[in-house]
Amino acid sequence: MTTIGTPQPQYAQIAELVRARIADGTYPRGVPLPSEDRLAEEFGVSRVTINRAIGLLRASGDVKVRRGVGTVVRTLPRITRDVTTRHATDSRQPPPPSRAADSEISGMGLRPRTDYREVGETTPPPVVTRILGITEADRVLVRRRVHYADEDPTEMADSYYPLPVVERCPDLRDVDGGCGGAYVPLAAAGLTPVRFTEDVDVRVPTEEEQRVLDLEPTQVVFHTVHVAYTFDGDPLEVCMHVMPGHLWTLRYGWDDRAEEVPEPTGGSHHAHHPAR
Amino acid sequence: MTTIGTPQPQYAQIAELVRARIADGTYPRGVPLPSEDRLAEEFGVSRVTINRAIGLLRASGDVKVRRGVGTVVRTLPRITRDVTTRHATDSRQPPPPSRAADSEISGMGLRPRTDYREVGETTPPPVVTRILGITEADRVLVRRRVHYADEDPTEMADSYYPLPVVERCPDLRDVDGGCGGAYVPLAAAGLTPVRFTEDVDVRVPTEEEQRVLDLEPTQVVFHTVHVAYTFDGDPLEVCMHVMPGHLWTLRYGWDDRAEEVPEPTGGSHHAHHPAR
DNA sequence: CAGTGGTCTAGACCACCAC
DNA sequence: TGGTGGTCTAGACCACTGC
Repeated sequence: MTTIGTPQPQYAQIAELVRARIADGTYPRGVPLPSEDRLAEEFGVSRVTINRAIGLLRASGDVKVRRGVGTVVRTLPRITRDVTTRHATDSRQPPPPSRAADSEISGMGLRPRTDYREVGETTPPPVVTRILGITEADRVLVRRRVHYADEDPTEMADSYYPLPVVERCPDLRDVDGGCGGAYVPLAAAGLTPVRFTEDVDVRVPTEEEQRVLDLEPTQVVFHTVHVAYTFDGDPLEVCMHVMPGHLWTLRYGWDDRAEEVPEPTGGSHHAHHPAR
Repeated sequence: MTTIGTPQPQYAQIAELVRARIADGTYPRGVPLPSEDRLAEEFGVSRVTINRAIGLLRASGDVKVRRGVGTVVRTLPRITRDVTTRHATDSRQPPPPSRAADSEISGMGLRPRTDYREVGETTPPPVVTRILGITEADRVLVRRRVHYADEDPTEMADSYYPLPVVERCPDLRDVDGGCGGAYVPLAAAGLTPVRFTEDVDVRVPTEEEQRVLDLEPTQVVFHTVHVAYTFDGDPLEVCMHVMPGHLWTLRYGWDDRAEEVPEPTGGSHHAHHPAR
């Protein structure tokens, strides 16, 4: 890496070096790094410089500081959140993204878990109000939950439903009812979502998100706004997700062939998902 | 701001305060903030503390430092990159994401521009090799470009095409040919892409990306890997995008209604997502 | 040249944790 | 109690910009 003309500051070089040591196993996952004093001595710099280098690794999610204990290397690998439409998979109905991730988490030997923080009526945030086409004073049903892999929080998800929808699908008020798979009771109530949009942003976490997701102010989160519409174009659900950026890969897949070929009856296509 | 039980450090509080002043117009866009010395005096802290606070604002893209001049408030608002499938729009063919963004940039009164950095044969990175199902030694056509809004870089995009594809569509070798809209010549050559996948990550930029996209080490980028497949499931193109995270909103939209018609009954959803 | 931010240091005090 | 990281300071030197 002959960085001509771009002399990197010491803290950046040290961060890169430590990152390499993590990659090659010199600093194994789940184990604390040498203390900042020790590293300062090794590299012949002040502790402040080491602290700044570690700050970069914390921001990128490579390490996590445990107060009074040390700075340990992160263990969780990236999880894939698959939002492949059924056109691209030939399955009947794609599972909601969270559920797809659940099976991946299980596959990693971890236990996916969902905590419900709140299920009840509320006045939604402005974004939701706008999408649902309601007024500021209108109330909606909210289902707020947090997902975990073992004990590590992986995601916050808040779903909002207009009250007319809830009236036709009272199961939504049950804590056990939807569980992320709210599309099943909705479809059973004749409210099948058929069109979806999803906006993805990346931003710094709020204080609440830092607390709930165990993040630092310098780490970033994916923020998605997922909207499900009925055949008639009415919004059924607005779901906002907040996910630590270093934990996830968002996978989208779609298929524009449907209007070009006759419906495959019975026999399925050999269109398998591409290898990764 | 009654942050009970969570005393924020001074630099975080100052960052929040400055962010609020940007939002309310006290510090207008495009104008330098007061110097760090001045801010240190105003808040009664050392310059290092101010520097750290500003560091947070730089990481989130709220301000941008110009050497020797000062720290100016960012002017560019977020751009939406719309990847809505035609099922959701009923248009004949969705424009490629970059083109959709171009019109939005124009709408903001800015001039979209594309620089071609490289068009030619190369040995692709491992990710591309794997997706294309070729060997490490195989060569492909690469089209590397950088997009701008006026003079601000907004995106790096590298497209890779297998040589057999290029043989059937020689226009791809022309610098003017594809211009992000490579699907047109491909379709003309009988290579219509019909299925797509896109993986979205967020990560810190490489040194090259920092240089090209005018980013700092603490800012994050969206990294997407976009793959286009033919009807037969053969990969036509792998396109990797790198976008400053603070500049973009990625919008996905799709429509699952097409297969809904022949099966209106709410019968059991047996078929599940295919294993990966 | 003066003003800007970039970086680094030595030293200090604090909160937290394990023993 | 000793080790860990969190934060802050005063002071210093540097590179870059614009006058």
